[in-house]
Amino acid sequence: MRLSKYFVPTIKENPSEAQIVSHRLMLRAGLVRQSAAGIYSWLPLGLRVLNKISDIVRAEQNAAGAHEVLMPTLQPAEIWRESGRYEDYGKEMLRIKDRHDRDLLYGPTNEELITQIVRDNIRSYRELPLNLYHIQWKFRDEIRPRFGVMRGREFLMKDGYSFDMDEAAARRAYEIMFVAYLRTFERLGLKALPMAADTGPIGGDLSHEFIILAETGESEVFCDSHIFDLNIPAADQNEDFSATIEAFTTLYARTDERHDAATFETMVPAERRVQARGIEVGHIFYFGQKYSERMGCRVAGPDGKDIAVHGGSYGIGVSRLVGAIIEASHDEAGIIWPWPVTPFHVGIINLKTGDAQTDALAEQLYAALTALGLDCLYDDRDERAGTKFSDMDLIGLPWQAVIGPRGAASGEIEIKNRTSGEKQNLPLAEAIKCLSQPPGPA
RNA sequence: CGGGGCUUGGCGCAGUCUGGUAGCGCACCUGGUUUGGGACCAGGGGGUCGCAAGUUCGAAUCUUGCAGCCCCGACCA
Repeated sequence: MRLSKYFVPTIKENPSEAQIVSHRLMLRAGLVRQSAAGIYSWLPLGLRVLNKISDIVRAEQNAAGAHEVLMPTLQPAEIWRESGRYEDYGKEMLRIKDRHDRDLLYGPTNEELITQIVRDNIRSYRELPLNLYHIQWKFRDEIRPRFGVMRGREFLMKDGYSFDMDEAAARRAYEIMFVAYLRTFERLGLKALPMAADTGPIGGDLSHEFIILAETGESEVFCDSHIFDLNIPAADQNEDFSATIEAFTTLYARTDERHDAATFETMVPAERRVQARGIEVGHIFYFGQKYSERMGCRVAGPDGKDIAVHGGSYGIGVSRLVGAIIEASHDEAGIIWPWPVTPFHVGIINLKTGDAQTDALAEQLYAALTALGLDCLYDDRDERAGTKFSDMDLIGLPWQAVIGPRGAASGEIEIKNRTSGEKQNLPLAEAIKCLSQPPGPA
């Protein structure tokens, strides 16, 4: 993509409303613009990141045997009255009336809708297990939206729902998702820790939050430092994950709602006790027959008798992850995108547009990298050199390739690792080779 | 929803106390000079001062009401 033809409105100064670093950088690097409190428009660069995260989430869900669907943002109040949550959910639910005065709502979550779909279309235990998910915008009318996309009112969430014949099968579904989540966050370049958590308004008796440690996090968490060292197995729905689940769930790791100081001190030696703040990026629940009983989601069992199915739900905050990743990966100059989610892999800076030799080398590099399937953001703007460097640092692509008249004359390209700041001058062929791989760690 | 703060050009702000018809920096546009890490010179465009009502000869400034946004707390992916 040529920056001269793209839309990346960068901002030099910090907008006064943005208090935390991810919010400031998302505005300054031209990823989002606020539309109302807790409601954002996603600009081209931000949308690319959102889509990349969605793609990774989708790939891991599919690998875990879940099937993608797409449910609407607007739902009829009727099914929420069936489950009893129309009243329970309170003011956080945005209620709407249509022209016929029918009650609608902008979905804050989708248990009712998915239960209705399964109820109406599944008759037999032979059609189970079933795990359906979608990636869709949600609306929760938060009392106080804040921190940019980290606590917006409208947010993009992957929410998945499992349906099984009995508790044992449902717990297996839960475990498959547990491991799929570990894999997903690992692929996103994040260390997300599963922590025993409260179940909130969804209900149920088994629940884990996936937390990224960060000072700006809203959750207080307590855990055993050994949890940082546990291995994450490759996802395969037929594999037995019990050892992994056992390892992660026996170590002390809880959010503050479930924290018990006495147990913490008994279970964890003093030098391994970690108390920290974290960002909740995922949450999984097993809620048994709560919705199926209330909404009549029953299937015939092997003996011919109807059984209310056992359910679980599994959420990943996709739009929140954009903010969380920036919180975890930035410096004074701007964002530093992890390779798997970066909007572009390489930023090419042409220091002297209009100079035939410089233009030629830059175009050559741009074409070669693009042919290799890499996404390049080519700063071909006819502008001052200085702002090109600062804009590119702010945008935070993993690699920068700088081409000026001096390098063009000698056929060399300066490449810079955004993470480490390391620079080296390489001839074209070697530069291409280097730029097509993720930069090493700092 | 309780407490606090803010609203003046795209962004950041001054001006409000003490009323006299709007200013600074950056950004933007034009021309020129520049080009190896946040250019320079000259010229230029852009604001019903959040909205409404009131006081006054006169309101960004004083009064009242309303709205929006931000921060602290209780709630959540």
